[in-house]
Amino acid sequence: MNATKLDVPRSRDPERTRERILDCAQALILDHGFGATTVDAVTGRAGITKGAFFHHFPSKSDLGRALAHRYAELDEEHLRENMARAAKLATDPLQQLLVFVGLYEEQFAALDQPFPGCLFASFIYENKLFDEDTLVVLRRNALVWRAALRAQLEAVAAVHPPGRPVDFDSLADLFYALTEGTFVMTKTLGDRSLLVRQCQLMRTLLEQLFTPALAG
Amino acid sequence: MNATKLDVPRSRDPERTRERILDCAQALILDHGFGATTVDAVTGRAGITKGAFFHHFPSKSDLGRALAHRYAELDEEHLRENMARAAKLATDPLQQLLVFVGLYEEQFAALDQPFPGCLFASFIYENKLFDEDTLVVLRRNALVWRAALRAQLEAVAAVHPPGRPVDFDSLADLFYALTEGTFVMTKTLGDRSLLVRQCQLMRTLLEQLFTPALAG
DNA sequence: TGTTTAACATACCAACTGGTTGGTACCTAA
DNA sequence: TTAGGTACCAACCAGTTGGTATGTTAAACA
Repeated sequence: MNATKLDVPRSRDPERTRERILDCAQALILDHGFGATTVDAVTGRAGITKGAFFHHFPSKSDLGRALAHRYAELDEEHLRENMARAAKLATDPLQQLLVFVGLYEEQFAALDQPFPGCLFASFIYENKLFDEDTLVVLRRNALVWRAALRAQLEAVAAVHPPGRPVDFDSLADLFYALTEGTFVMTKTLGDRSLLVRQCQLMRTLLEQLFTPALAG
Repeated sequence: MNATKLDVPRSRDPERTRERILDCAQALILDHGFGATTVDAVTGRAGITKGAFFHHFPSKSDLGRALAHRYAELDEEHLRENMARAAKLATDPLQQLLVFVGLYEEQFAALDQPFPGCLFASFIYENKLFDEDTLVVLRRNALVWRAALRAQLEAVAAVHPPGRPVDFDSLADLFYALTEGTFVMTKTLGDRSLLVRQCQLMRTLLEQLFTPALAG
């Protein structure tokens, strides 16, 4: 498979080794899937031996679980942070929402490598390879996004009644789904601009929904 | 164990055998991924032997390629059909587009099993497992959708200028991306209603974009 | 009817898989 | 100084993998 070694000075730092294993595994998984990512490939890339791997992770499924937890924590921290920043940058709920999407747009635009995709989408298309503990993390993550955006959308609607009635749960899910789908398209077409453009479009659609007529 | 042959004479129907292999493989792949779907599992499910499998497919990658081609053909035929039906059911381009989405909504609603997901999304998250010939099929499929919807969107805009300027390519991609993403969410949350609800939402957003003010 | 050939089945293999073993180098605490 | 745990390594193991070599059988011809 991919045997490119990240030659890192052999530093006896278990925490960093563990993180490096997770990093390498995640990169490989996003290209090959979990099932086809062998622990030999992971150890080869991380520059360690199989013994070291199984010292840090009792089994390959433990690696999967650890990966899911780490990904969810990072993602949800990221979500909270952008929500908080948007809340500070604007006072009107709609403007906050638009800024929120704008922040993600900014961050997508700043990526230089082609976007590698979402670990959770990768996992869910191999769901039978994972135990319930791991899958629960994915479910919870989707619900966290729904709850966060639904709350914001209700605040928006209280100030700007939508031009047409909409189901807020579905509109909240739109963010998650559209992002996931755009990841798929980005990987498919190799066009890095897709994420940014879908963010722009989402802002347009939200503005059009909540402020149909331009106010001045 | 089975000494006497009571079995019905083997249905010596190569075309059906081939299709059964493809069906079984696809079902397994959508749950385990391509890499973790062994040909033993496929043959076991299809009720044939490994010899039979390799008679129909020279290698496992040939199975993948055949699967991609079949999936694309079915999907694009489906797309053309729904486009044609929508074109007959309405004359106004916007109404055609809304009917088009409505047809998919209908078809999603009619599914009784939980939706198994999109083969292409599964493949793209294991892209390094496939050769260029296979990946080209996925790319072409995404572009077919974009082209079809972009054309329709331009026809819509000619009659109903959008309330805000939008990039038609991105709006066209929204259909593909939102569908893919909702497949992911459906698999994640196990909620079969998600697809239907995102179709409804999409129709609302399109109406709001192209006819901001309700005409009478 | 006999012959050929496509459509399978059976038995097997080399390479690879996740995981284990026994060991070594290093750090820390007593 | 030393005892013991942590971090890591090299070699190995049993089971599984995609793939093959060689049969067998039914159907399509001649």
